[in-house]
Amino acid sequence: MDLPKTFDSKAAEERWFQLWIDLGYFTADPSRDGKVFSIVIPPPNVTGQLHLGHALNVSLQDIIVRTRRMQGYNTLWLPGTDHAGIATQNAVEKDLAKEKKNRHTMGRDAFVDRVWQWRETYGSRILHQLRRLGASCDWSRERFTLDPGLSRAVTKVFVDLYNKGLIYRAKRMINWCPRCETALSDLEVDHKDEKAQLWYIKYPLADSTGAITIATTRPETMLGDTAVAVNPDDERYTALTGKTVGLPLVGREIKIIADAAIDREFGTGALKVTPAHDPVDFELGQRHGLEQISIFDGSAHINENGGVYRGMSREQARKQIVKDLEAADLLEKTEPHSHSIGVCSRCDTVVEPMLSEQWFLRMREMADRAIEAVRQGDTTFHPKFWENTFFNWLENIHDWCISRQLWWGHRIPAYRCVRCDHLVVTMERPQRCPECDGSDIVQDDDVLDTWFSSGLWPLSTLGWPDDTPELRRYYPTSLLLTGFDIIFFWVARMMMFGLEFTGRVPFKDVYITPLVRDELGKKMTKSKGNVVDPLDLMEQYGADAVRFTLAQLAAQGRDVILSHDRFAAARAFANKIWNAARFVKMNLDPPDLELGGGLKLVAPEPLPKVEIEKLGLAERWILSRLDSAIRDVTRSIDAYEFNVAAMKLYQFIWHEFCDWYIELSKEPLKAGGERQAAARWVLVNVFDRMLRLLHPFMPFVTEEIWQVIRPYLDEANLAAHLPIAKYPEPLESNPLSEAEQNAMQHCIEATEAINSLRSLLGWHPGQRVNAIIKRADAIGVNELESWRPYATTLAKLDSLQTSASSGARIVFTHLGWADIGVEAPEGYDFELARQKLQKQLDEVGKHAAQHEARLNDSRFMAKADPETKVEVAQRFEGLRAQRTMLHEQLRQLEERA
RNA sequence: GGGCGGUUAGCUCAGUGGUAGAGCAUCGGCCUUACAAGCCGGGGGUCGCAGGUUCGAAACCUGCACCGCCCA
Repeated sequence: MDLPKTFDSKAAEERWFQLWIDLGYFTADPSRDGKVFSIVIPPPNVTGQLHLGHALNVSLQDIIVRTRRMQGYNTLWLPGTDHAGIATQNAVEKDLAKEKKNRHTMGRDAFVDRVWQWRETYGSRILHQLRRLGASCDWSRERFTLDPGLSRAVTKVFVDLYNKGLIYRAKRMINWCPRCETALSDLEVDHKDEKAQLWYIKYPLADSTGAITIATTRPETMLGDTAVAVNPDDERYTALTGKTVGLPLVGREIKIIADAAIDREFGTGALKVTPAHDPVDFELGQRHGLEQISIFDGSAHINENGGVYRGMSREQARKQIVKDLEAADLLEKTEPHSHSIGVCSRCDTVVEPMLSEQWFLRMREMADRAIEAVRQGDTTFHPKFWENTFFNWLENIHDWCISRQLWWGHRIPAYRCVRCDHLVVTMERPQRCPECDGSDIVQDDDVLDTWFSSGLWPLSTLGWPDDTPELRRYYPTSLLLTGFDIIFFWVARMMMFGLEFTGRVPFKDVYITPLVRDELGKKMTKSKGNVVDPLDLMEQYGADAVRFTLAQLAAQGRDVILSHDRFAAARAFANKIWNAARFVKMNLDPPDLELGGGLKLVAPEPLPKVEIEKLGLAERWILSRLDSAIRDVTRSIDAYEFNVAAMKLYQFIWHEFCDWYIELSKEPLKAGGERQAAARWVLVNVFDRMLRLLHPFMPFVTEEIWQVIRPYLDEANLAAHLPIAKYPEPLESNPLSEAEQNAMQHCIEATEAINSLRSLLGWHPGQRVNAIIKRADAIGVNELESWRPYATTLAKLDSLQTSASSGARIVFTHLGWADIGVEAPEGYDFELARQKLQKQLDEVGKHAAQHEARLNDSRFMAKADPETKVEVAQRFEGLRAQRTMLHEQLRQLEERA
């Protein structure tokens, strides 16, 4: 049956993916021996929608995973999702709000049930979308961070770290999101520049001898002030230090203290000190033994310590306090002031520094080990410069606040005896208090930071803490492929946990993907409305084209800038291959064997292998080019240079196989006999290996086509489908000698030169012409004869002569190794040809002059290395000959004009 | 304030010391029996700026400018 004229991507996508899965091609088998390649997917949030970041990440992972699988590695690609504590809880709370409900009225159990329902509905949405891209994950091993096994790993780690003394509970200044009503880690706070103002407020001295003016960006926190601080070297305030002021609006008497940390240049040089609501003031308070007065409740409304302001929000309180200060004539002035404020990375609410009792994880030693592992190369980042980012963060790390006041997540395995307040941290809930034998025991209300469980992902998904076959076979994983934005959140924490609990790094390589930006180079965000949906792209261009384009754009160290033109070009590429397949297929079965209605007299059968020595020059040339492509693509994938590999595939398939070999094959295919058999075998062999090489990039179109040519392949134990076919390898020895390589190169150059002349001279593209080749002594008669038939076909020649009978109307162009001429048609205006030759002459003249200058430069001759000198001299000789020829040509043309 | 990355053709990017490249876009000619999502041909760049190293710099060094990002 004839293949349709254009490739139908959707049909191919639907036809193959489910079949591959059903046949178990992606299912890992830990009992199999041999080389291992394993990788865990960066688990997308259950709340999420597929975006281009995922598409890029998964496309690249699939390229390398499919390559390794075809190369015979025991391959595991483990997929799964992350429960994403705050993000998911927020999403469900929003959902509830639509029904005018909230989690507090529902209660914890009902709320958590509701989130689970939500997760059942939407939780695997992204993973399903990833399948459309062709992701060859082992879907039978899909994991979720809240699965029982993974949760047990989390509990075990918490208990062990607690017992090692690395996890502790402490009252500290932490970041508090008043909207989410939970503590956040430093990483979950984004910093934004805000244009605000500085309020100058007079604090009257208690002895009524005057006032000290302080400057503040947060007047409302004065309700919690317990001191005023100045720099001890600040002479303006020496006399006041140690005195007492009456805190306006509150009436509390507070001291003026001196501390070297105070910046004399800021404001008036005097600062109010609020130890319960500012990290710097907290430190100051510690040093000076100041009282800590909290004035906010969990939603950042003023609490009972705020007197008449109680119940007001931060914003209301600020307004009222400023008003009241003005009324009391204590507001000296305000001035504009820009500073940075922290906001919750999840909901954008301004974070409140709060004094709070939380669980912390001591990081220093774990961080040092992670740094050391990367320094000594146990794990390598690609591109390497990301290691600096990794080191920098770990070197300046603070203890990690791991408790969250949320309901969705892993509940902290800490239990407290109500009777004696004894705390137990254990895997299982204790029945009785080991201290007082009381049975009234309550579990800590809080859950763990999401990243605490994601940090265990490579371990917990493989069954740790149990000693499973998966863990033994696939840990450490081979590669982690993820975005730079989670190097701290995730990569660093996996490194630390992996080293802490197994003594081994969790992955050998870390490939950091670039950020995907829109066509204008802008980051894609929902608020900008410039988000491109990968599903739309797949709909429009096909999954293969989307994957190929992303790979092409993924240059290391650069952002990916999207371009619709590139997607269209990749779709054209898929179609090009499709049509090449139509050509090959058309030529496999002799037409005389075909019957009407698509029936054939004989079933397709494997083509007999033709010995390399019996192949024609063009056949051996394309085999040699394929070898080169295989080597380049394989090397590039090994180096994670996906763009280089994609470019090479494009170049080989389109410009070498389609543009040249298919054209070259047409003549022998028509010739019949041995030459036809040879060309057929080469077409199939090259096409087969080319499809295998391309398959990891474009799985669907390649499979669709491969199934068509598969019956013609002669291979022992031939795979049924491409995902498990053997990865192509170069031939054992180059089928092409160097002389033959040059011959083909000359053939190509001559053909291009003749086509160019045909166009320049105004011949119709289909017009057969007589070509003349001169000054071709360098290549010899044998070489010319070896490619004469090819050039005759491809350049549409009537004849290719070595000497011109009459030179009157012949226009020559020069190649390094020969001059090639074509006769101009009647009435041709030679001006165009003259311009063209002049341009060539300018170019050649320029280069010749450069080379000559170098050869005449005594410093060059004295210092350049010998090979360079020989090279330059040889090139100069060639350029000079060309220059002479061009001069002569121009002279003749001018005579004619 | 500290750090990282980038600046090469209209666009997106290769190119780590020796004649400036690719894809797309553009222009001209072609429905040549695999493909008009195609074929053939053409035009287009003082490699961000200034110094330096070198016989020789887009590339190496220094400084600057601009764009983007991270950390504080």
